[in-house]
Amino acid sequence: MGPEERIAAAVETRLGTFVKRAEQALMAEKADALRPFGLSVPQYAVMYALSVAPGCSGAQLARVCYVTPQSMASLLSTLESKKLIERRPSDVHAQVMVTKLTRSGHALLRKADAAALAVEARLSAAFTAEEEGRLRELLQRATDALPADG
Amino acid sequence: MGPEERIAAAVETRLGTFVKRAEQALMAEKADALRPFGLSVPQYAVMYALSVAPGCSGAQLARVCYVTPQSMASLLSTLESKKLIERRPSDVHAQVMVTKLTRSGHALLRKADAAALAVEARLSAAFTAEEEGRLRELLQRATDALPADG
DNA sequence: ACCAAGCTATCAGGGCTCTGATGTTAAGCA
DNA sequence: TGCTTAACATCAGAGCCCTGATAGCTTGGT
Repeated sequence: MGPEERIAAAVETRLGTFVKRAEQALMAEKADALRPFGLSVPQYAVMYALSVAPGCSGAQLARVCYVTPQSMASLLSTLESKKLIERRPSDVHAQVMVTKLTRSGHALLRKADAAALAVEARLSAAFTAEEEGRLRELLQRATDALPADG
Repeated sequence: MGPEERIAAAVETRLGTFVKRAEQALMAEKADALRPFGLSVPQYAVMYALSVAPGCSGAQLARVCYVTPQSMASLLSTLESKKLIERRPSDVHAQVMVTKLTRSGHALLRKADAAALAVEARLSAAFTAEEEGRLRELLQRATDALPADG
């Protein structure tokens, strides 16, 4: 057994390895699907969130996208420079920045979303409805079980 | 329903969301567990691979760690500057760099590994043996199903 | 012997994410 | 009213990862 096989065998004793590999494969596919539109996966995720709930603050977007406010600020800055989103101070809280998709942002998202959904469909196609439900439940349990503060 | 709940509901229709969240929770926990040792998760992964198969080339390590050779070069450079690994030209191929853990690298890995295994144990504890096997099988199927070149 | 393919390493550039720290504004309470 | 707490935004610094491109070495087929 060569060194690469030996490492693979050792690493596959860990359940976490399977989670990571599935996520990596998913990210790689989504990145490939979105590249033609000039969007990264995180950029697409933000735009999708904004399409569901326009006018969010950066902090709100950070929470729903599970990233830090700093990461979100970096994403929003990039998207703003591409003219895909617009930011302006909230009427209520002068220091809160309210964010919305631009017209071209909406148009791009519509096309990018189709590509992203195609990847999701490819993933779901690997499972029966019963299996997919089971997988969701198991992954949710993993997510809930992990945090140390629990 | 507030904007954050609305986005959460929309996003949870996607199976991929559950994969990503589980992976994010896992990475966060491992990062916290390894922080006291001054190691990032990718750094730990490389050192672990080297402990299983000393003398690997950068390209081999890149393959088993599922990153590009460029990413691996960056990791190895950091680890070398910390004196945790040693690199020297291969006897066989002058241009191939052979990598091994240093004495202090071995010592640090032994402690870090215990912390990483504790996280894995916490994850596994959320499942019965039968459930864990099922989860592995479903994740493997997802990983296999995704690549577009298939 | 030669040339093409493949593997190795590395440089350059850009994007994402995090920790840590700072300053501002809004809301709650004594 | 004034203080405290919390939430928001942002700067600074660092690590990881990717795509694209360059260059040396080795192997194998012609």
